[in-house]
Amino acid sequence: MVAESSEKRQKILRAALELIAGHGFHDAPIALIAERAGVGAGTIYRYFEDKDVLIAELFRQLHDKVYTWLMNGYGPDRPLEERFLHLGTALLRYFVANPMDFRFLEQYFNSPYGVAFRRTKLLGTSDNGDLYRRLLEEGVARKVVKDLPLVVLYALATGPLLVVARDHILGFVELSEPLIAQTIQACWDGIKRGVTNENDQ
Amino acid sequence: MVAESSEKRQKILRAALELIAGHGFHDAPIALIAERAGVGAGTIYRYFEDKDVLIAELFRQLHDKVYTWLMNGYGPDRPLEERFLHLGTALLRYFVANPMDFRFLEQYFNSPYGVAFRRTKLLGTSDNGDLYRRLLEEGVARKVVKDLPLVVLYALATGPLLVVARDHILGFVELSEPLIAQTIQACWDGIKRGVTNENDQ
Amino acid sequence: MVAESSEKRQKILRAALELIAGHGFHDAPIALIAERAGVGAGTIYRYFEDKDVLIAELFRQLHDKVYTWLMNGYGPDRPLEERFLHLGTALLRYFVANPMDFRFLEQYFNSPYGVAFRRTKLLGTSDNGDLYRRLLEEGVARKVVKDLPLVVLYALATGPLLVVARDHILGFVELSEPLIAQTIQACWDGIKRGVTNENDQ
Amino acid sequence: MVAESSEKRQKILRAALELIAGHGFHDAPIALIAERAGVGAGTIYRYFEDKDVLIAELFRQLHDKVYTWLMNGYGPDRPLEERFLHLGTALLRYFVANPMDFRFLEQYFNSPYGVAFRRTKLLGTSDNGDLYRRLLEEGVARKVVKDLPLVVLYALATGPLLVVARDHILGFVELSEPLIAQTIQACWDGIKRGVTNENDQ
DNA sequence: GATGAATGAGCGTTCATTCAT
DNA sequence: CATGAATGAACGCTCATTCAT
Repeated sequence: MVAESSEKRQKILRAALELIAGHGFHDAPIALIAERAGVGAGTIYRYFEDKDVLIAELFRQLHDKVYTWLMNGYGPDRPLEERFLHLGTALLRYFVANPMDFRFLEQYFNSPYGVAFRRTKLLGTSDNGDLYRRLLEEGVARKVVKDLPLVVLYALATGPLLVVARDHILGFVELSEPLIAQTIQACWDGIKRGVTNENDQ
Repeated sequence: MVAESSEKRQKILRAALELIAGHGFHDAPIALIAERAGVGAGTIYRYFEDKDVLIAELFRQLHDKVYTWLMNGYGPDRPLEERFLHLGTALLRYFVANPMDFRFLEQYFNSPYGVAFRRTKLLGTSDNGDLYRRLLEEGVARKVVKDLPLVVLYALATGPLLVVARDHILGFVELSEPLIAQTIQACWDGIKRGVTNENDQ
Repeated sequence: MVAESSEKRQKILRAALELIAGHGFHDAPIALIAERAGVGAGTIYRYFEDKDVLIAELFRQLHDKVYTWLMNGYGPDRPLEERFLHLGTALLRYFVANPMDFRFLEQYFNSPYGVAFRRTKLLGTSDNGDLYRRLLEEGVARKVVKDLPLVVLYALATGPLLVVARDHILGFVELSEPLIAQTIQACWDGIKRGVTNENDQ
Repeated sequence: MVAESSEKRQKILRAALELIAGHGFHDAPIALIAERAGVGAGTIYRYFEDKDVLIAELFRQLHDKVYTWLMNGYGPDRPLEERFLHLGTALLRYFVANPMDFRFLEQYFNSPYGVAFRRTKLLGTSDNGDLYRRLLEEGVARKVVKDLPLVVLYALATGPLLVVARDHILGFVELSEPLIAQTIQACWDGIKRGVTNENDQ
């Protein structure tokens, strides 16, 4: 096995990212990835068993990158709402700053690979470092967040974010910093338990 | 005669829907669609100019079906919130009842075709029967809904819905009738203008 | 068997001629011929066993038409040269007046069918009404025409004519009546026995 | 490296030539060319962008080969008639010696590609190394050749040659060396200005 | 007789993967 | 280690021919 950090390996992943983000999975033939990476087509198979593995690895890298980004400035001891706003804002900012990463992740989740990952995250028992999951579970336990299944809370917390990120990248809206903040705040409004009416939810 | 409602035409559309919903656009080769529809491969081209047209037509049919479904019981004169809840609930129920339709539409919107459609819907000026759009614009005008760009309101209104529908279909959550209602209510909570705090929004 | 003169049959042959002359053998699918002829595709098979037979029959018709045209005003008792000039001029005029016929015949001769026909004409023993052949054989016997194999004389008599007809139809030259006469005269100059030098040829 | 002279490339061109010469453009599917060349079907596309390019390249090669052959022993300073006889004789010999080349060129000129080439050659103003054209124009200028349009002279010079070459290849005549000479001489007789009779031509 | 919907073999072309160098 | 030429299965699509009506 070749070292994780091989320069060639990174070039290949970068080329794949650019092509897939730019034109979709199916306009990213191996030969083109190789050309853009400046390596031979066969070389790719020295670093990745097949195309599926290459894509899975690309996803893993981006996932790690996003996680690291989210952790940056994350205060685990801050109030729940603040933590929620931090995560959402950071995530949206990340997508605005890294549109290719978003486009790739979108494609990935919209494919059979994505389903498997999602299953692990939502149903898995292992604590796999999912910040959102812990946050939401804590919120429910503390009765700050509506008492809904985790899956639904997830959807409320991230669904609007994904749609708005896509529309920004497609040029349908310009996500300014205040707009980002307002969007995430609205997500929180959807998730948080109503305060005036105890029966609310 | 090749009528709109030709039985073979419908079989072909059905087969395409099943395959695309089940495994994505690219695991639905014409030969397989034909086999599943019980017709020869060449026959498909008597009903559809090419594969793109077949897919576009499938989308059009489903879009019409959804629209009709949403209009069923929709009271244009009812209060805004009620109308919002009606639309969301109906849509989510539809997806729960017609998982293949949902899966297809998801694939479609995640393709170049979908982008074009979205552009028309979000940026177009023509009143093209978009219920959500009119509802949201009215809500903003009446100061019942937060004063955010249409695109963002769209995301808040439909984003969670799409994610939760997918997760239901994938078996990650069981969307009971009450859960559907709670989910849509939460979307409304995200969209509606805060009442107690004037600075809110 | 359907009557030779069936109106539908003629319409089919006409449609085939127009399409083949216009765009070549392979841009003349049966369905298009049927459409242009105003009949059903299946109907064509009531009149012609298959596409090959249709084409062969079209050739036969045109061949007859040309023969009739050449005989028009042909004086079997006129001097050889005069007869030669008559045939060549008539043929060239015919092609100028009926470019589609020429285009079709060109295609036909340039296909496997054409070879069989040519073989019969050049090697066959049956006197099949070939005016040129009799003329040339007579010319050789009378020592007015060079003593060359029939095939070669044929080539000298008709080769330039075919090339010039094609170039006229393609618009590379405008074949006026005097130019036609000059061209055929030049063909005769190539075929006729030299007069001043007995050893000539 | 895909050199001009790659062995596989030549094998593919050779296979295409054999098939097209033998049975025409449309009985030479890529799969058959590949099989005869002893390569995979996909391999052809490494050397040629598509089938059209393969055919165009085949034409270019043969055209060059013919040109080189014609130039062999051509004396630009020899008398016009001698040059004419040299060209015709050489061309006919070439076709007799390379029947497949002839058959291919025949097919090519009888296709849309061929028409474009012909147009350039006949109507183009650039001196594109066309030996025949320069010869004929010179002949007209010197009043050695009949004062006819270039296109017609072309037809008289090459028409018989093409017909006779085809008939030789089809076995309708045996083109011996003397017969070749006589044929070309006859072409010259058709083209040259009559000397005894001033009104001639 | 006449139809045209249905067929499926066959086409040109792409691309993930292999392997000799 | 790295390469890129070679592969062939699979794709979307065409069209001569058949046959139920």
